[in-house]
Amino acid sequence: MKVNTRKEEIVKTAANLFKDKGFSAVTMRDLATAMGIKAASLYNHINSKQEILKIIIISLAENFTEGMQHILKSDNTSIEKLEQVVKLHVDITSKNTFEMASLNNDWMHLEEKLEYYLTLRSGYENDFRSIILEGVQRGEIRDVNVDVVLFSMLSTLRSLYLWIPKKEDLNPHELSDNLSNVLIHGINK
Amino acid sequence: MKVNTRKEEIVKTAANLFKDKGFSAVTMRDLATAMGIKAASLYNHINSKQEILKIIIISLAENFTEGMQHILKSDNTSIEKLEQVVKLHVDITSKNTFEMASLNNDWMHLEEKLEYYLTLRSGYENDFRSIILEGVQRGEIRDVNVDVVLFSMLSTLRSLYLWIPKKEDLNPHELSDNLSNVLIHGINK
DNA sequence: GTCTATAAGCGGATAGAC
DNA sequence: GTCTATCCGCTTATAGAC
Repeated sequence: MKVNTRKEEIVKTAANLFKDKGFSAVTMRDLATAMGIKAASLYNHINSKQEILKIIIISLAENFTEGMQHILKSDNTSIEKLEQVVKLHVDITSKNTFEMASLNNDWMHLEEKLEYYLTLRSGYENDFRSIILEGVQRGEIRDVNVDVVLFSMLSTLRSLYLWIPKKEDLNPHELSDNLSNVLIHGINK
Repeated sequence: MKVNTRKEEIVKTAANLFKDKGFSAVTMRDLATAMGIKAASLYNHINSKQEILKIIIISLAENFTEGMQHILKSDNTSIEKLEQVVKLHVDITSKNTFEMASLNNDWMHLEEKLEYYLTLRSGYENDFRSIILEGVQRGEIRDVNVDVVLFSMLSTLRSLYLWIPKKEDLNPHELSDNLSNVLIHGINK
């Protein structure tokens, strides 16, 4: 997210705090202190703490959904599509490490938009699964348990936000290649 | 964890609630209601909310450390050791799905025992890393980026708590085999 | 082992001045 | 856009009766 307006600055600062302690453990006073203002002043820019969470999570989730639709449209091989999915996660996560923590850990605290989020999420998982399944059916992917593959890849990709900040020397392109390599080709000689 | 005493019953119930909403969002009133008693009555069995978190996380973390020490002692191949690590995670997670959520998501809310936990955690990661490194040096494992392999395996294994409850048909032994297969041999034909 | 009553402080949020 | 002052419900935890 670009930080142009004061509101965006507040959301970005909040995401940074949420990443360390989680949504529930961060108070509006914590956020205000981090911004260098008083808690009451925050409400000149945002309506509620809940609104901040909504902005962080929903825009990111829609980002992933759009990216997936684009990948599904192509007529690449299944392996190539999986490589594109890895790239999608690396790209979005590199640009939104703070926000990814909330997407992963605080989505259950969404109120108004929870159902919408869950729809996007399960749609994304189904699309991911269909790529793997297609790969097995076409004979591009070994006949392994599809759910295990989906779970393993998704777990790794969803944890990227924890790892990318610690490996700033690795650029997104390199990281994406390394990850695809390990996730798709395995480690065994 | 076996639930024999009233205290253990409270800790187990708390872990179940923490799994869904996180430590910070669960109140002592929530916990009391789930136990069918009043909040004040909880304090006849436990000293504080913090103590509950400490019990859940520290015993589990020590469990993992012990298991890892046992694996390191053997003179198996590196691939076999990695298979044992997968089995360790599947076994502990199968028996402690609620508690694993807190271990993964709420360790930062530990107070007194935070430093101790972090020592166990980084020790475990170092041991895990050394197995992979040894495998590469012995020529048992492809010459891939060691950190990427560690990250990928750990991310998957640490997310098991989210997945095992949804796949009750899969027994731990089968799951462990499937996971080792995918993580070590990859998916590419 | 559980209850009622209550302390003491923190939580999100609003009103209205500057 | 930020402030001070304030509301008031909820938080963890304790005291003491049953």
